[in-house]
Amino acid sequence: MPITLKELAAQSGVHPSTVSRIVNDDPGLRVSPATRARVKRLLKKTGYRPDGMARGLKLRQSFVLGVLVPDVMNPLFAAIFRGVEDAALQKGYTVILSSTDGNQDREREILLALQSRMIDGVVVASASLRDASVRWLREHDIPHVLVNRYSDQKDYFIGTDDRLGARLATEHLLALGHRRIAHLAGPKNISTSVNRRRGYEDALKAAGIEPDAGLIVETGFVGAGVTATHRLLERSRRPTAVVAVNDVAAVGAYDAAEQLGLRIPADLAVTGYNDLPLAARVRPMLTTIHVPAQEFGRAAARMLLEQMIEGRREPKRVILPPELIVRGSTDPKRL
Amino acid sequence: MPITLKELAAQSGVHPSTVSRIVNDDPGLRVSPATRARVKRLLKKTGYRPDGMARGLKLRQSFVLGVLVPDVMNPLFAAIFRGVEDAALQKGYTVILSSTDGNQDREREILLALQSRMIDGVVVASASLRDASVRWLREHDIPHVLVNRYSDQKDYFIGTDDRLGARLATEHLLALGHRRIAHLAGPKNISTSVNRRRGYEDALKAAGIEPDAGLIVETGFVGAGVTATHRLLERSRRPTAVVAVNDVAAVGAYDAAEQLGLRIPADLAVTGYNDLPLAARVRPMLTTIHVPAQEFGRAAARMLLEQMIEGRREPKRVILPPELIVRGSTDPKRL
DNA sequence: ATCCCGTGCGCAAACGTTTGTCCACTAAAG
DNA sequence: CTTTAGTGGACAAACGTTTGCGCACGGGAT
Repeated sequence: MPITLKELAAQSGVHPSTVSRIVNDDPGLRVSPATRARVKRLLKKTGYRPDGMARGLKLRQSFVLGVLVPDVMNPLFAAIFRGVEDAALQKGYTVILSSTDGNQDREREILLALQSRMIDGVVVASASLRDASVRWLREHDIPHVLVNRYSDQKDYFIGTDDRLGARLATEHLLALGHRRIAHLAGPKNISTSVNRRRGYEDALKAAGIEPDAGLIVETGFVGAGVTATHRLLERSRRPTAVVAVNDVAAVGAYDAAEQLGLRIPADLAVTGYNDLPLAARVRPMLTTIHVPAQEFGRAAARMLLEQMIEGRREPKRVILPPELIVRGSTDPKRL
Repeated sequence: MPITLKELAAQSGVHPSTVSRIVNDDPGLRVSPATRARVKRLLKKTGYRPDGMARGLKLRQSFVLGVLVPDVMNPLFAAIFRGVEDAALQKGYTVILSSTDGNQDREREILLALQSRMIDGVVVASASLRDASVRWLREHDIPHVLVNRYSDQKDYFIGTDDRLGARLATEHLLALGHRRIAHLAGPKNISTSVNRRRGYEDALKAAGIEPDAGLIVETGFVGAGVTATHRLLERSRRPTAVVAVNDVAAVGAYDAAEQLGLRIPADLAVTGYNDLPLAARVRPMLTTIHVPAQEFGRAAARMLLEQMIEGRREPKRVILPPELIVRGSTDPKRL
């Protein structure tokens, strides 16, 4: 039972509309300094805060943003969310977080709920290629920014150059003398995994090595990648190195190597992607590509807010250069 | 520009109130089957969803829950949130997530924002002892459930028996023959850390060992615990085992041991608490107490919803028994 | 004394729902 | 042929804001 504008008006002897204008510092309001001071004093005393529902109904906005992630329990997405939250809080927005689990039905349900709650904008970290939800956001003119993964080139986006990142990792392995380099690939309907696969192939071709389809094996994005690695390591001429689509798959490779009695990096070198805190916790520490996830979240929120005030225009796409972090999983000297 | 009740009424030739009653399946409504069918058909066709703001304004509830955590980037809290989210989504609620960072000011700001947004209830995973925010929630009669940590005994709560959990871990070390057992303690204003410290002391006393204040050193809860462990290991007669207040502190101990050239568990045995995914990723794997974080979140959401419909009553407190997971960080046979 | 203008604020509608009440009509009962 | 009881829905107020407009009052200029 918080206090309302009407009660404040009664207590200070002015009309509710006047209180409203004072609360919102309406520049078009002419009011005597005395009245203004009296009302302001009452505002402090009562700790009045406008009712968000009523305000939202009238203004047609909620000051709430939505964030869509595949799963918050993945540290990458937790960090992205955290970035969004920080930037949003600063601007007076709060944030609804929803895990889609890659489930289309769940995703639709979430979007409808967000829409009926008059979300002001959405940060999407769960986009797949030609994503139906993203299309839906476009069709309904709901401001949105894609992070890390994109759907096509038509939306606001922030991410790193995945193709280049995977290429850097692969070139690093080539420079260490590896020739049979495998790839733990991600799903084909996600921009990051197709780009990283391309980068891997780019590097091989540039070194005069024809990519061997037998050395590329697909793993669930979040799946441990351990069975996938097993398949890889059981072939006759097994690879000496593996470029994993992300850190989680890479530690899956660690497990497989452990089970087969292979030493990292001596028998098998491994690279990951994302540079999760996990990457520095495993032994040997994981060579990986750094992705500034929290900064992505912050930037995405800023782009979203910017888009909301400026209105629709040419979608802005921010692509950051990737950074290779060399650790012991590839370089024996860093053990 | 979603469709409104008024437009639907115009299109189907009835009054808005009638459409509203049909949408909500008002049992007190008498309407001809023909009219009902006609309106329902229109509802399907247009995909009508009531405006959350207007609905919230009238009904004085938002169908939004809040979750307060210290930091989502900590996997424990990500899992708790995920549980809340799942249970809430099932019941048609969406969830606002806020990281408090242990910052009182930020926390107040968040609570005020939540209040003005007419949150229906709050799950608090960030409670400290005698927590001001929790008191605030009580004073404002906002339904809330505390998870994992509590403020005092006056709120709905779900958690494990931390005292018993720490006692189990310590007894496990005693059974392995350890006599000089140290404790990496958490902050004194958090229920989990004071209870775990008590459990540690309980076990020692029961074994006839007087707890040595010199073997108890405090670490930031999220702080790596590496410097704290250093202090511990630099004493003349150093401990042979350490009971850490949580898994993160425990891996801090791993780092310290590594830097000093000590082997785990031969030179130093380590136990953690929480059983984060991390615990099974480090080498050797970490002996720890399992905390079903996601299940906590689900249960908390259910308790919250239950409380919201039943109204205030005697606060319910659910305390689960802890479960010790023995791994290689204490037991050489499990290496 | 009248006109004009500036100051200081009040009035009322509107946002999209929900819900208590009331009314018109029809058919059966007296 | 009038009353009664039920059926099928309409009416309007209310939730707490925001905002375009208008009005009364007072003082200076004419």
